[in-house]
Amino acid sequence: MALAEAILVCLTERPMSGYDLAKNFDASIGFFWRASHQQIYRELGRLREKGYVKSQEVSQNGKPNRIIHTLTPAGQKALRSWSTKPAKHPSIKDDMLVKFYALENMDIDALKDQLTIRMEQHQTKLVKYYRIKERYYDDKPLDLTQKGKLIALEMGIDQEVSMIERLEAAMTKIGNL
Amino acid sequence: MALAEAILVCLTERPMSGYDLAKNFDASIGFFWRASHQQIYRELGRLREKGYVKSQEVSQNGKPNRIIHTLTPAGQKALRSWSTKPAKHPSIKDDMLVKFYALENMDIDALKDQLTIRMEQHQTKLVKYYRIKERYYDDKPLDLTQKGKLIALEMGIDQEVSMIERLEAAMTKIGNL
DNA sequence: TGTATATATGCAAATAGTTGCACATAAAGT
DNA sequence: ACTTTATGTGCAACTATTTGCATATATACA
Repeated sequence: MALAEAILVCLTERPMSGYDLAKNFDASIGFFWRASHQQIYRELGRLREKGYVKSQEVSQNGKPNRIIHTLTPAGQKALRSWSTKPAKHPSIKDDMLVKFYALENMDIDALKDQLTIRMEQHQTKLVKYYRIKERYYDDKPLDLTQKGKLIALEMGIDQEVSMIERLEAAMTKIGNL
Repeated sequence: MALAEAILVCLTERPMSGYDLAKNFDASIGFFWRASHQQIYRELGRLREKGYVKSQEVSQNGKPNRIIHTLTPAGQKALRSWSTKPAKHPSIKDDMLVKFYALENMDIDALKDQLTIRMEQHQTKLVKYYRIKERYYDDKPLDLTQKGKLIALEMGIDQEVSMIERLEAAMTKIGNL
């Protein structure tokens, strides 16, 4: 499972609370690995047990206390070791494709609506990606860390672009039936 | 969950045994929704409980008995109803992208090897898709059922093509670091 | 005064998916 | 003789994910 590793990766940047991590998963790394805050807190518990992170409570006045999690050398080592293990290809599970596959049993108009919604969602995501790219990576000298994030981001961009193209093509096809 | 629906979809073609379904999930519909035979048998039990399929044992000489599952009118109705419900977008969970995101903590050579393996896997899949397309859909008059399957197949093809392009681009980028 | 949002943590239950095992027969290859 | 492949069904345990709930404080808005 890469949730553990995704968390460790975030913590290589800086020590963070569960809340910070959850926000990261909503914004940056979450584009490649989605996780809810509940999942993150539970996983943090496991990582602490394994000794991959160490956690310390920090008092705050007004707001609830934060628990800051720091990557340990053992955690860093685990991350390196993970990097050499084969990445398993993501399992394709797409309602939409199943619906096309079963077209004769589907409500075509409803399917068209769903296609439209999907396209909009991917469009929104794409815009977000472009904004991040412009803001953080364009016309700037980049170190290895940033180059890696840029490669991931560009893969994300291309993924969304090609997804939108595919959905448009499908829409045309079912429009011409 | 679309596993139930994917099974129902298969059964619209013809009544089948769990074994037949498992083969279908290895070949055709499994390209869009992967499932193991254990998952399928369990789900068939649930579908039977709900009254969406009815099952009857058929004796065979020599081979073990088969249990043939037939779609009921209730099952058909459930399928239609599912088709109007919004398709939820597939959750992206990709080890590889996380690894790029965390490039400075990764073993780059190992990552290159993984990229190569990935490309080969997608290439293999693509070849399979093309073969199916040539064999069943090219230069033939198609009914609605077949047109739907063709659209799904072509989306699969485009998905693989663009995935391979992305992986090649990423390979070039980390080669030039 | 009430409501929504942001900060902050986490349990419990339900659902979904993977992995390992178990039983049973027959044909085809080595 | 032995192994592999194919046919056929299914349980049990484990891992992962989603959804709903629970608690607590502060600020901003209507």
